[in-house]
Amino acid sequence: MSVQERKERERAGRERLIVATARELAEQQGWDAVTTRRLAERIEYSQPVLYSHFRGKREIIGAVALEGAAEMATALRAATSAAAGPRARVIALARAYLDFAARNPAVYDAMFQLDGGLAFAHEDTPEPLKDAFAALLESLGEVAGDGVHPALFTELFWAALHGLATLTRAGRLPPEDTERRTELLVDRLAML
Amino acid sequence: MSVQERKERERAGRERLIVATARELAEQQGWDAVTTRRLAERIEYSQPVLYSHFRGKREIIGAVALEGAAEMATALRAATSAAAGPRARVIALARAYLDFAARNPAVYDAMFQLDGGLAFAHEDTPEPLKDAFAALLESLGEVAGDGVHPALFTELFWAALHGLATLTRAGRLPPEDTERRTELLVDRLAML
DNA sequence: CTCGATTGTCTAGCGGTGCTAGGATCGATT
DNA sequence: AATCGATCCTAGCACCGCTAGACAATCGAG
Repeated sequence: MSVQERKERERAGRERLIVATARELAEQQGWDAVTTRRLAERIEYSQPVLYSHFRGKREIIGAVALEGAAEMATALRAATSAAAGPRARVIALARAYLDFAARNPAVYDAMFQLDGGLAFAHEDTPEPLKDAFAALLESLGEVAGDGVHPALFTELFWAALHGLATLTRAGRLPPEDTERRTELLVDRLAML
Repeated sequence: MSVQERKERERAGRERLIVATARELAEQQGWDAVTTRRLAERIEYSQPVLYSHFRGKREIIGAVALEGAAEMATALRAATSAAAGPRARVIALARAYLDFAARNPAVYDAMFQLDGGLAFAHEDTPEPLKDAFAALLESLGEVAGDGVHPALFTELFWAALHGLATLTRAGRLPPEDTERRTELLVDRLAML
């Protein structure tokens, strides 16, 4: 019995190693550099081992995305809980979101740009993703305004943040105005 | 002299054919299906011919993106010019933007999701892209509000539209609420 | 303690990708 | 009409994601 448990532990550990290595490699050299060969070499196993843990590269990306979603949810809640008042809370939320995207570009790509084979807006949406949206909803629901569905407002606010994050990182928006855009976004969208 | 001109015409025609075929193939089967081999086969030339027109696949994507940007600018101006009053104009602009993204997903991807090797927010930004932004600015500048830089406001509005477009198309946002989100966006962001 | 079965891992390879070197062919010019 | 340069294609490179089948290590039964 204990032998089997040890093996399962080792297996789980190796799976974490795969995901962590993929994430690290992606942050260092971009997702294009994350090939199954390079990944296998880094974890010091052969390629087929990857396929005994994941169906393919997509699922590895998906695993990184889920890890990232959980981290983002934590970061958002930490930022909002340290803020006093609705406006400060929403500002902190927006900053934390954009900051996460800027600091973890590869993870953010895994979550929203790449195909990680993850479902959304359905019942089979993975828990961490639903929770990250819930973290947004918690702070944004209170500033949606009268007669506006909190979820709809959160979707819009999220979309704006997502647009800012991706366009900024792609070099489409000058980074030095990020703070001003953030404040404008909050002051216009949120009903304080 | 005329011989050389004819050859140049033929060459230009073939280049248009390449771009149009790439776009068509991408809209039909997605950009993953646009391989240099398939593209070459469709235009009934061999692969190396592509490389006598473009440095590589990236540049082909970039060419589709530029074509799309020009079309989008036209579509945005057409939509706004047919609207009376600031709010109607901004609503029409937002609808036209989201409509373009939804109707031309592959082109939109070429413009903003894929790496087409295009520069942005620099002096060497290609003209069609600057013009598309200008088309946004024309209608949004008048509703930026006092003391708010029109360009900054346009960037924010654009980011929100971009976020709505990409998240909706990726299945992250339910499409049936698009209209409600659009109206909420306009009524909150724009100072009417 | 040995031996067969099961599990785990690796080597090798398939069909595909973007891209290019080098030879053949065609056509305009002298 | 001969030449010579532009044009295009065949063939191939290194790499990709993924998998079949051989091999070794480990386990359980006798």
